[in-house]
Amino acid sequence: MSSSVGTATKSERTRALIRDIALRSFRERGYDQTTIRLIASEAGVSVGTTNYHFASKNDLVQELYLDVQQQHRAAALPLLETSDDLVERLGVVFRTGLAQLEPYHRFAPEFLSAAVSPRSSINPLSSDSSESREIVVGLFREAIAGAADKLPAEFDEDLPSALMLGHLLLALFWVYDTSEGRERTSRLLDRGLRLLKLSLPLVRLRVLRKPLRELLDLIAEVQA
Amino acid sequence: MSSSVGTATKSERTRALIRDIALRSFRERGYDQTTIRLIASEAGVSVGTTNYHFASKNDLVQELYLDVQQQHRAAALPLLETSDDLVERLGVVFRTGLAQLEPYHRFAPEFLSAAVSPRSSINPLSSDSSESREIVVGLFREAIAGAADKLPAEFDEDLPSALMLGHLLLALFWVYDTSEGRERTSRLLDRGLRLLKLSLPLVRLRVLRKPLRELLDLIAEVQA
DNA sequence: GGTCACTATTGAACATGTTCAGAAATGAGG
DNA sequence: CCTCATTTCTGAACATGTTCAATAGTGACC
Repeated sequence: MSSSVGTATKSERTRALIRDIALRSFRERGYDQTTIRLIASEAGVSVGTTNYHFASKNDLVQELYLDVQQQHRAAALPLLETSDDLVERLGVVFRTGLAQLEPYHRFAPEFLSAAVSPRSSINPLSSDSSESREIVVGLFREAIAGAADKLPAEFDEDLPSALMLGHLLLALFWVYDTSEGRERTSRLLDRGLRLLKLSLPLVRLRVLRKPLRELLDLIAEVQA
Repeated sequence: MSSSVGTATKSERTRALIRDIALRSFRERGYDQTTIRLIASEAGVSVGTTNYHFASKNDLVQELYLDVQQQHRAAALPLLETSDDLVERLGVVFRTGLAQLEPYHRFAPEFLSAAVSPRSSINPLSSDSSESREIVVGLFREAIAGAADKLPAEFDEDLPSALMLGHLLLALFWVYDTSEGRERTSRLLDRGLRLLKLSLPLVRLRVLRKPLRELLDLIAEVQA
């Protein structure tokens, strides 16, 4: 998190300071309560300075996204070593992803509202979010690639993105989940994975290829 | 739309005036551009007056919801007379629902952002939205009740709400749909309905009852 | 060390939804 | 037609993210 203090120019140090203070504040106070004026005040600079280094508040959220997804990757990779079962590997990516979000659950409605618009720069499907998004897509890609059971090659291209979309939908459910320890989200994920495991052999049936292909095509086009 | 002018006290007329101007503005300018000051100005009153009659901007959105869902009902009911096939009847409710939203597609991201938070008063799942929400749930209930094929009675209670949630998810897809005439949303709906029609006979199989029941239970608890 | 283009910083200004103390209007009871 | 409590209305105030003209600082080149 703390961005290599010491070296770097004055400007880079100011930028890093603002970034670190903003990220800490997002964690502690959420999106709404993290105001530009508060960040500026804690960093000992003026409002204009924060907006000079980060053109908007949402640019700071992108820094947060990157941080969260890098930790997602760091948490998932070692666990992916432990199994070569496709469904289990997907479960690892989903579960470690949710685990990263958990500290933010209190503030999830605020972030959701700011991010859900297709026009928002912090929409996970926006071009501005591509760097952090690709980390997650990459994880799903690796989960598939390292699995013992191979899927038809025609699915390889779109499937990771579709799974990332599934992860976003799961996160949407998670935002609305008021159960203790997000127990209902866990149950939904477990049941979904069990269903997937049961129906996976069917993918190889010729009759199912076409409807699946069509469904995947529809999903693949979803973007902000 | 226009709220019985003429009769009614001065206060009621002011309230109706503000309401009508707000609803027209939502349609023409969307959520963001419809500012309280603009409404007040067009109504020839002060900012404080609009907030006296409608405690918040979102209270005016509730008026819009009600208007839209009443038209949804008016559009769906006659078409429900034309078929007693369950899946076709559900299709009527879905399609007439989307048709009501269509004029707002330009502004859908704004409305989505304002409504998606579980803490928002205009969240369709909030208690504040219950009146308009129940119109939609009622439509699904009637679609089921008037169908020739009867479902197991145990589903009757939760299914209409679950279908309403499905409609919300479809609307989410619709918000992100950039295709000409929302052609992709139509296709998704058609394919979903076809799939439903094919799998409906399976509902009567004992083995599927429990997983279905569990799924429905998870879904039924989703609320804002 | 002086010059000067570029980089970095400042804080006032703007529009937004909402609040609220106070002013004005209303209308029921005499 | 008064009285006066209640209802209705007003507009200034607040906090928010963002913009921008003006100022200050920095550092490369002579």
